[in-house]
Amino acid sequence: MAQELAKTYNPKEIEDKIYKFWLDGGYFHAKADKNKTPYTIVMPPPNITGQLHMGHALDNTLQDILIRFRRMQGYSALWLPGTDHASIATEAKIVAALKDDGLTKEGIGREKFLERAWDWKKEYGTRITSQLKKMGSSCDWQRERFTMDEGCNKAVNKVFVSLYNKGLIYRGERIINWCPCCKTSISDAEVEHEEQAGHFWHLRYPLKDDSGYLQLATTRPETLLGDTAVAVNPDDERYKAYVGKTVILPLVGREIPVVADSYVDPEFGTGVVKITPAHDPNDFEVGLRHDLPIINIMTDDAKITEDYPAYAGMDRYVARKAIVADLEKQGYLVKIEEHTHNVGTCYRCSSTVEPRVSKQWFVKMKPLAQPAIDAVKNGETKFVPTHFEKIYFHWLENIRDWCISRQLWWGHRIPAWYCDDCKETIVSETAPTVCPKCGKNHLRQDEDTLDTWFSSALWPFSTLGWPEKTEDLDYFYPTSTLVTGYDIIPFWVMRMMFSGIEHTGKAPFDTVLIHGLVRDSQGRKMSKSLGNGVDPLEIIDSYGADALRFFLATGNSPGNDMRFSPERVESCRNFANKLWNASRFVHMNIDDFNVKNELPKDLTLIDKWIIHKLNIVSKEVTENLEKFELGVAVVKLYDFIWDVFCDWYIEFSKASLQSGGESAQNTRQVLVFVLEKILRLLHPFMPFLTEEIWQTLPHDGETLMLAEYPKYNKDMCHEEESALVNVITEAISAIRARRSEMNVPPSRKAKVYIAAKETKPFELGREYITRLASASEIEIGKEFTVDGAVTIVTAHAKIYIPMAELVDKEAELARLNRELAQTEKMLAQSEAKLNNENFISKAPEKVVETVKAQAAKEREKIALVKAAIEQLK
RNA sequence: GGGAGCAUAGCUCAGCUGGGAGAGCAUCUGCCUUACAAGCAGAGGGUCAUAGGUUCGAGCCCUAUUGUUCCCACCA
Repeated sequence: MAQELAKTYNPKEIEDKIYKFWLDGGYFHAKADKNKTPYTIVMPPPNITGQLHMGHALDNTLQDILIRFRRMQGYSALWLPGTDHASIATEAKIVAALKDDGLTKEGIGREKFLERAWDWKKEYGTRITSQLKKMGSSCDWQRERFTMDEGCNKAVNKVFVSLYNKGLIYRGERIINWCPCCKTSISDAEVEHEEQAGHFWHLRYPLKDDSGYLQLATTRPETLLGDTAVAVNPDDERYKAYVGKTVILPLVGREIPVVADSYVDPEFGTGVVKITPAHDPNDFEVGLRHDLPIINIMTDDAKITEDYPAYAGMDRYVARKAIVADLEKQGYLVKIEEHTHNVGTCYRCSSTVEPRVSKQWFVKMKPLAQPAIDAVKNGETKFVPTHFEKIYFHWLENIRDWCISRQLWWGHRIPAWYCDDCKETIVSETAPTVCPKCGKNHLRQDEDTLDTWFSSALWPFSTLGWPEKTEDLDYFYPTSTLVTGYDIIPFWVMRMMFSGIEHTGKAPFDTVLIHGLVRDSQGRKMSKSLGNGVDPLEIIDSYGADALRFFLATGNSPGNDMRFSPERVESCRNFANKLWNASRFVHMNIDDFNVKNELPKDLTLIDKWIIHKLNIVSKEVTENLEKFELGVAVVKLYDFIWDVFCDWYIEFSKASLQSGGESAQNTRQVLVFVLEKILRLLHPFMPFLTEEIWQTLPHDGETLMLAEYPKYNKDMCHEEESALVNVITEAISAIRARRSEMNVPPSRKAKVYIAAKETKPFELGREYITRLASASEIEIGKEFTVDGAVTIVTAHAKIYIPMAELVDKEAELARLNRELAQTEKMLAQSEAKLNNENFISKAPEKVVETVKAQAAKEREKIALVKAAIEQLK
């Protein structure tokens, strides 16, 4: 690696080179190492149709930070990557591509279709993973998996058969959510509800005995074709007499019964409901209770069937208009009201979902849900932040059976076969050759595939080799942390939880770390239709991956959404540049000398101070990371590096460096020592930059990735010295502030008198104060009388700067009086506490001591200010 | 209809188990001080949504209210 660092940090020259270096070194690969503790994250597999967006960038940044941190702590840290076949989304893309070629899915047939799908996977499946590499993701690419690879398929079949044999998977005619655009069933979780303006059509259904009619209201008049009853509440006095009678269905002429069912709310509408069991989930239930016929009136693309010639082939909305017109013509329409209601839409294509009765496969959820609830209740798995547990519980406690079959070709085909001869159903991990019941070989495999989430649900263990008992599975499972957005708790987290428990006996994660969405700068969700998405790759191109990562990790707390802000990314880039330049400064001073990366025996006051601060920040950052407080950790590092190390320590160090000799050599060593630790601390957040710099510094080992994360070390504690330096920085800041207020440029040096009871810190800090507070010389003593001086009072000293021509005596007095008043106010507050017996007796001793110390400081300062006022007079 | 989150500086947000309010950006002032103008040194700016309560002590805990965002739900 080059020893020379360029003048400004240029991520483009560095990132790809460093990533290749890591890959070539095999540093991402994790082994089942008995001497280490495992730390495992399985990556939420991005869709093969997808491109990297800000959500991925955030999700993967958080995972990489955790993985790199644990790896440096000495864990055998495995981050297992992969991609998802995304059945509906991918199939839609292929169908669209076929259409461009003038072809249809049915036209080319299943086999050819799947060939094209696999070609697609080959072409685009690696696109997103190569984009993840740009982010610096330290995944174990040797273990990359795909939800439809051979191993996952084995796991899927095994699970299907196992659940079937336990009676937890069944096939049946149920009402399901049907997407007429994707032409497949979808699960409840895949339906999104949105409020739409609609109408309420009031209709008359005449009674067969000519005794009048029943008036009812509907939002979907077209479903009337499938009505098989009219229902009223059994306790509704208005309609008791009608129960058991027959009405004639308008337009159709079908005779249907009036039934009593408590589902009907007498308060709503007219208290009469038309019942269409084939096209409404509630009506379906009513139909079951009253043994009503189920009449399907629509085709799979939501057109009216041939059974109703007047409307056959019409789209559901066209049919609605025609039916309403006919109802009006024939006098059945009473009135139309405006009505807003919730409509279910497909989460993939946003078409209005059509409830439809059809034969599908289901997972029986109740028995599986309970252990998944228990695992979180008993703490086996924890959510961060915890309030997401409520969402999780709410879903599992109200769960209905999961419709898992999809009328798609791209996906895991359902491992069920039907015998054409004896109608037997065979569910088996491998294809049977003959029917085990009748022995004939007229077997057909079920045409349907499984919901994408069925294979995703097995991801934490299928990727580690399950159902084989592999060493990896034994070592890395259960995994440590799952990092994901709150939006997929119901789709994925929940399903992995019950699947893991059911099939491995253990919950798949120790902790589920939930993050929010990345929104645009105005707080809107980034979306294709709005065109407000920000491409992470463009941001990386402009500012570097480290800056983007740092931004994503800062100023955001678990579970909360964040806004994307280019200005903040820029400030993160500036931070990277700051560290880069600090490193250049260190190089400038060490390159001509033989400097070891170890602490010298003799440490100066400021050396002890920076080491003490480094030690504390190491401890705190480690604790924060262990508690998933990444945002807090990153702010602490930012402050330490920029404020403490760059703005103070480096400035302090210049004095010693320029004086030369042994002390300069010691300082060089401390600079290298501290900088190298900083690089370690920051590495999980900014991996590229830190590695690049680290390689140019004296170090042990091949890569910063595998260097040990700095730990708290009590030998590095220098509490007392640290306090002395605080007195020095306080004085420097106070002098700078006064000079700045008077617009005195730093180039104008002035003599400084420091009067203090305790002069030791100032004697020790003489050099630093001279340099950093633009002093020409410094006199230190117990008391001074300086005419025509600016007076500065700190908690520990009275400082005079003789700059007679700049002194406005009146203004100076006014300022001192303001300061006096302010300090007296603070003292009054402190004393009020100390005079409060309850405070003394109930507050912890530590707090009482702190307040006492504050009061003492305040008293001292008041005395100093008063003396200064007297002197000035 | 049920549930959850959020409300802190002009803007965007932190604030870790309650113990004297912070950052970035923006604004103002002065600096090319030999690592960095993507910088340095300063300054201004907040009744922590409102009202109660618990506590020696509340931005933080409890209750209610208002505003806002989201999730769930079968009112035809």
